[in-house]
Amino acid sequence: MPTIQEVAKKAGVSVATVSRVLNDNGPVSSNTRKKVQGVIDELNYQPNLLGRNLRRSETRMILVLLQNISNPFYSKIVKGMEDTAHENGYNVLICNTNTDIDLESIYLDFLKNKLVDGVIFTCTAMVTEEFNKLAKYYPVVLCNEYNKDIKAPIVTIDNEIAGYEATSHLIKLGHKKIGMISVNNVGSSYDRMKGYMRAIEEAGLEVNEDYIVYHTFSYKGGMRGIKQLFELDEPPTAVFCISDLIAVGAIKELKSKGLRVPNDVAIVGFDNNSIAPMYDPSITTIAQPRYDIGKKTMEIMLQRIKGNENNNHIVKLEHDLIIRESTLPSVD
Amino acid sequence: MPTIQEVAKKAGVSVATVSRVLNDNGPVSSNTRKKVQGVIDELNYQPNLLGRNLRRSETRMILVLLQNISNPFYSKIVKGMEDTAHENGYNVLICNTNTDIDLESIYLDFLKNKLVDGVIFTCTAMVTEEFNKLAKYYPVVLCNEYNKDIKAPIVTIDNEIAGYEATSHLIKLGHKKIGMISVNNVGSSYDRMKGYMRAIEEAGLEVNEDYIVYHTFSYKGGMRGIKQLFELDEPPTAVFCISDLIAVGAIKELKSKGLRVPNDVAIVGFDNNSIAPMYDPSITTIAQPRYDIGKKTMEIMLQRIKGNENNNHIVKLEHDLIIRESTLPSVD
DNA sequence: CTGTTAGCGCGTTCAC
DNA sequence: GTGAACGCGCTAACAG
Repeated sequence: MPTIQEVAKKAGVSVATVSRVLNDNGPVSSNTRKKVQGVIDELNYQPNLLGRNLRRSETRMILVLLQNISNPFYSKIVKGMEDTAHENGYNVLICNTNTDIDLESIYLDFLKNKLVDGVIFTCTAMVTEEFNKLAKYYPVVLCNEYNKDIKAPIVTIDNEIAGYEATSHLIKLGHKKIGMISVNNVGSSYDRMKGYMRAIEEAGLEVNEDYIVYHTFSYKGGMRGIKQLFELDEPPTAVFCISDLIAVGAIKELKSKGLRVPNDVAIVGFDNNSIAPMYDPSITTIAQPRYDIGKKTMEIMLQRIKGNENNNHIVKLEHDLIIRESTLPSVD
Repeated sequence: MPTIQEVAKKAGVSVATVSRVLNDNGPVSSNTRKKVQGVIDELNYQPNLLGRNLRRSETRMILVLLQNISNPFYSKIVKGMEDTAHENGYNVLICNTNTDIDLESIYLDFLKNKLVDGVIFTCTAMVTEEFNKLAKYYPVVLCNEYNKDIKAPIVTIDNEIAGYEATSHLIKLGHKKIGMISVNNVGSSYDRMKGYMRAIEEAGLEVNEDYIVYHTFSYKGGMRGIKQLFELDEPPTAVFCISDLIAVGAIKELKSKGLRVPNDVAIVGFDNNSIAPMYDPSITTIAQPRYDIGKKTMEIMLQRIKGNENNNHIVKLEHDLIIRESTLPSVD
């Protein structure tokens, strides 16, 4: 791999001139430009980005922290981020944190140590206080997850309204005993639950605490949730699940109990994951504008890097209720 | 963010000494070490990795190229890679290529321009010739995908035997008309098909070319595959699908035709994706040792970086046939 | 045990 | 329009 020095020597010019040709800034006569470009092509020269980045003290790289790439929910979000980044001459790197605080802090060192220009969190194991300190000094944006004490730009949907709409849909179908399978300690879930409660109260029904159960964000969480709900004397006739993955576990468990979805129990999921339309029955769910969430998040990040973005700032994008087989009783 | 200079000045020593404390190499008296460490902690100093990497001309970063993070198949593979990398003081970056040749070449510039020490491909849009040239000069390893002309280390399973076993399983269950939904131009699919054919021939049956259809690596591909197979006068009674996602599409389409799986048509998938046990019916499939594939791939990469690894070298790991509901007729 | 110095590869002022 | 020289922040070779 040749260096800029060798190009310069071979072209019979100084490194400064090569640099000018490379970056197309500063004046170069068309003759020498042609000559230099010729050598660049001939040697197949590519500038060493380590040197360039050190000199410019920017990398034009944005790191996206994912709990785990296996969650297909994030693929379109990342696509939105990537497209926006590329349009602006930035690149996106993805790292798995596996909810491991040590791993997370290694990746944050990339930010502190100038290997990337900014970090987008889709989750974090850090305590809020520490997170806020980080956000104070470095470009950091939160995507889709949050809690109310966080001081950093946040892009999300209005989870309270989404929870309200999901529950209202079940109420309109005539359900009066509506369960909810949620997870603990997540800001978005908390808001969805508040929407769930508001819908029930506004419909003149009563919130039954036993109907709200907390499990993990997974297929198994859904199975356990149903098990718990169906140990009650009066099990619900409809269940709002905090994610499609939970909904899938719930449906699978109901089927194994010999119950039919939606005829015996209606199920609503959340996220409109790729499984939702594929499952049998296909799953009624809340679709988040994932691409736009990613796009908006990256836009804010790039603004933040430029310095024209304050740090306390929440953007809520529109969601959609998508009605599918899991809540619409067939005629049989 | 302080520099090493400022730390040195504040501690009253030279930058060399700070560097020695930082990297814990070279002799430093315990007194000055303590003093320097004190200043480092006080200033919360972290070394600028751009400077360090430029100096060392290594980054201890490995780039993993994924077609798309949405494919959950790769999550465990990546986990295997990450664990192995971390054990050796390396970090893993993930990038989506979206099968976009231009994007891919941008990421390859990271390699050529010293931003990462090696690249692992799980897919590539490059032509083989160009790929081989790249592999000749830079540390490159191929994971799970290949064609026979490629000259780079490859880690995979024995797809021919896997295809053979999947098909033999169906034959043992009494099926004689066995279809296959495959995809074009992928080395692994080609080998699976060869195994499929060998199983059929060894059982004394005849390969029917109409039973092999080619579609995309997706849910929709599975639906279209079934549609095509069931336009035949004598549709198959069992179908071997090249991936679980295709199998899911196939099952969904069969159900919408009023056919039962497995009682009317048996289905085998491939990969043991997370959907496979969750789907209804759960899907018989070939499980690849994903974690070990990732681990082995990274081990070879690290050897390759050290220079003790030749470039023409294929590792095949063990797979497993997992039998589930989609091939086992229930008694009804 | 410690400091001085050179240079990794590049971009950029400032002369000319 | 072009080149010489400096420095981004760090590590390593050498001298003391």
